[in-house]
Amino acid sequence: MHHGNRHGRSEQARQAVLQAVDGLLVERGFAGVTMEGIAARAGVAKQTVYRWWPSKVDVLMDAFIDDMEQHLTPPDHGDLGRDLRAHLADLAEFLTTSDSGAVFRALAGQAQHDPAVAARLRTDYLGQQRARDELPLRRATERGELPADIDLEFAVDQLVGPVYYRVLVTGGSVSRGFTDELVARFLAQH
Amino acid sequence: MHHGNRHGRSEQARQAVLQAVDGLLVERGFAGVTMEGIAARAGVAKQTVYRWWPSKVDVLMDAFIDDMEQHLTPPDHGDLGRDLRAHLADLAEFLTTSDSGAVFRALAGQAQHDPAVAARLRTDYLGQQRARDELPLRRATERGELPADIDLEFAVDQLVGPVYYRVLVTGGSVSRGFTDELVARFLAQH
Amino acid sequence: MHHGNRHGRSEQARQAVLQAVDGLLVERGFAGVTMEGIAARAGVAKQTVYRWWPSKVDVLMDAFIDDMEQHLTPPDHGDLGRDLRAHLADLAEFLTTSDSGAVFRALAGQAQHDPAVAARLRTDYLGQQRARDELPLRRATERGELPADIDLEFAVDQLVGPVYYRVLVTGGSVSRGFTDELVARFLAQH
Amino acid sequence: MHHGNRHGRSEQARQAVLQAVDGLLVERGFAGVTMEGIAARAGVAKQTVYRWWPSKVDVLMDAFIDDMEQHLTPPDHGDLGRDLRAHLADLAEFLTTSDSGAVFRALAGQAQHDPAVAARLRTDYLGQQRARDELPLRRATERGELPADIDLEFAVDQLVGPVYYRVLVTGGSVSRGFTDELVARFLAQH
DNA sequence: TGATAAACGAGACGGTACGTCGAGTCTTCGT
DNA sequence: ACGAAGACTCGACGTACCGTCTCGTTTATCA
Repeated sequence: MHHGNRHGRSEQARQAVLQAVDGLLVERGFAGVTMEGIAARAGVAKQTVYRWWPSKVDVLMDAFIDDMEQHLTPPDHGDLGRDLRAHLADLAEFLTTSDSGAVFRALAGQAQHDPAVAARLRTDYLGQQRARDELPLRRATERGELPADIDLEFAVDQLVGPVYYRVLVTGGSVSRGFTDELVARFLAQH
Repeated sequence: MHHGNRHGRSEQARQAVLQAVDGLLVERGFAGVTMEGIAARAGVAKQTVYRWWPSKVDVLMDAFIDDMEQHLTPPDHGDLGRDLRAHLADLAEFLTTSDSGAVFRALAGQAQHDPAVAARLRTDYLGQQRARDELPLRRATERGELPADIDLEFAVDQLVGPVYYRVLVTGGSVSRGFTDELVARFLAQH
Repeated sequence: MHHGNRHGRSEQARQAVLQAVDGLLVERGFAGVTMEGIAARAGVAKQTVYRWWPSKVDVLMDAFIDDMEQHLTPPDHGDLGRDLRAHLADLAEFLTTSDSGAVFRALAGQAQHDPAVAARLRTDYLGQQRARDELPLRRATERGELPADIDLEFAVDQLVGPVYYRVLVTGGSVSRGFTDELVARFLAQH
Repeated sequence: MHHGNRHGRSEQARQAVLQAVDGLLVERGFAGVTMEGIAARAGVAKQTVYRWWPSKVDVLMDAFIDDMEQHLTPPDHGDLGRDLRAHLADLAEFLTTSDSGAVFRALAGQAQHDPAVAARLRTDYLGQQRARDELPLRRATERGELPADIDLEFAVDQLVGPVYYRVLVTGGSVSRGFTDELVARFLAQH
């Protein structure tokens, strides 16, 4: 067992904390996640948690970012329709089904209450995510499938907006049919 | 001065509580809203708040529902494009600018943490709201501007989804240009 | 069922309240007696209790006084020693064993915290009780068994003081041997 | 400033709490002593009070025990009568006049409602106190002033019982004349 | 023989204190 | 130097009773 060292933080403690927060969120929900509980479950002193993370949201954010590394790189089939359909389906599955998606929804929820969380979520997640969202469109413009002057921001909002809306607001299912239809309508505009 | 009676609750207390919660949310944010604070600001005993509302979210919900009564009835100009543009602009203003919109965002945030809030939000707000969202489309089908077999659910998601997405996720501005473009793209599909 | 009348209170309600308070004291102790609980157990409105008794102590006091009516009249055998022994034994049994004794101990306890209770206890209980305590001595002076100028106050304190002391302070048993010895020592002084 | 450490509690906090409870009892009476009030007056968090004392009675008990350390050691004049008169006078003054006496009366009152308080009062106060009460008698038997087989328990009850009785029950004054007479009557028996 | 006023049940009200939980800070000791 | 442990202040939680009040109902008395 590791108990302190003179050179930098304990990676062991960091991992334990991040795992603990994931577990707590899944088992007890956002309200059930407390700094006290995280420390206890991680077998770590409360102060150790506070030393590296200012709040439980920051712990969740780190856990989320860690988990996101390997996610959601959209495929490249050389065909805009096919790429978009696959990407939106992936996105829907991520948001509704995966553990990381649950963490994201929790963070998005908290972002409504706390502008700092909102800001952090945008810099650390949305930036990369929108880059991934734009990728199929960008490749299509390069291939000439889309006009070069297309407004990528607007196009992405049109495509993913309804998906997030269903997930975060209506709670409706986000079926493959739904995402495919979104793509079809989008393609019909150009 | 009224202080309780056999036949039900004090309307005075109810109003004071709902006003207090609105004020607190706007001035101090969601975390700054506490049952204790609501009672204090309303000049009401804590027990009186607990007697009628199980949690601060329920107080917010009631305040929100109360405020929503007079809102967001979409206009009828006899023209689909004009109606939709006006309605989306109204919606954007409600979500981003109004006090009620702030309450809605807080509730939508909390809905991510608590399924009961999500359910309540859907039954008490989304139902009516989507009825309002559909109204211009429904009138257009009656006028023959839109095909009779149009999928209203899908159409509404397409139209309002990107608006909610910007408000709740990206934090981007929801300008008149943005909503107008959404309407233009939608009309181009039919 | 009785529900109020123009002139005078409901005897039914009074009885129910006094019984309720006795029951609560025995079952749940002094702290378990509350105005709320008395009303509930008596099947009576809280206001009805407050209308007739200012506090739970007053209810207890009334219940106690009611119960005391038929108690502790010292016997008259025409012999000081015999009378005193019997009276002290009765007193000891009352204080340690009877339900009324439990109420008395509770009231005596509360009297330490509240001068008003102390005053009420003295006027409503101690007055009569000390008259009863003095009775054997008074009769003995009339018979010439005791000098006419004896200080009755002091004599009573000497006799009953140690009994109350054991009951209220040390918690020691108050056996027949103990009370008999008190009498013997007292008689030895004269 | 000290704020918690691994090895035990803050002595500063302990002292502040004990002083606060003494002050509150004297100024506002037993009912005016609350855990909330103790914490506030001591400038200490409520949780800190609860961490070390389960109830206000326990705080009072500790304060009382602390204060009792330096009290009531009976004098030794080598003469039973003189020793007893002095000791009973001291006892009377302690019970009726001193701040500690007020705390004792409050605890004795509470002991009537709560057996645990009664038990604690006996072990922590009565044990030592009766040892002090017996001391003059014990010395007298050694000197031969009293028979060696005297029942000390009984003798102490006879001597102090009437004093406690007046203090706790009748509320009568406990004058020097009264205590002297008690001693005189006691000596007359032997 | 009503009307009417007191006492009743019910229970909401503004309060105070309860005892608990978690937040975030600080100090000590062990590794 | 860092981590474990845990005491500290602080603020909110949700509950129990307090004592006051208003409401609508019941019932003995008196006009």
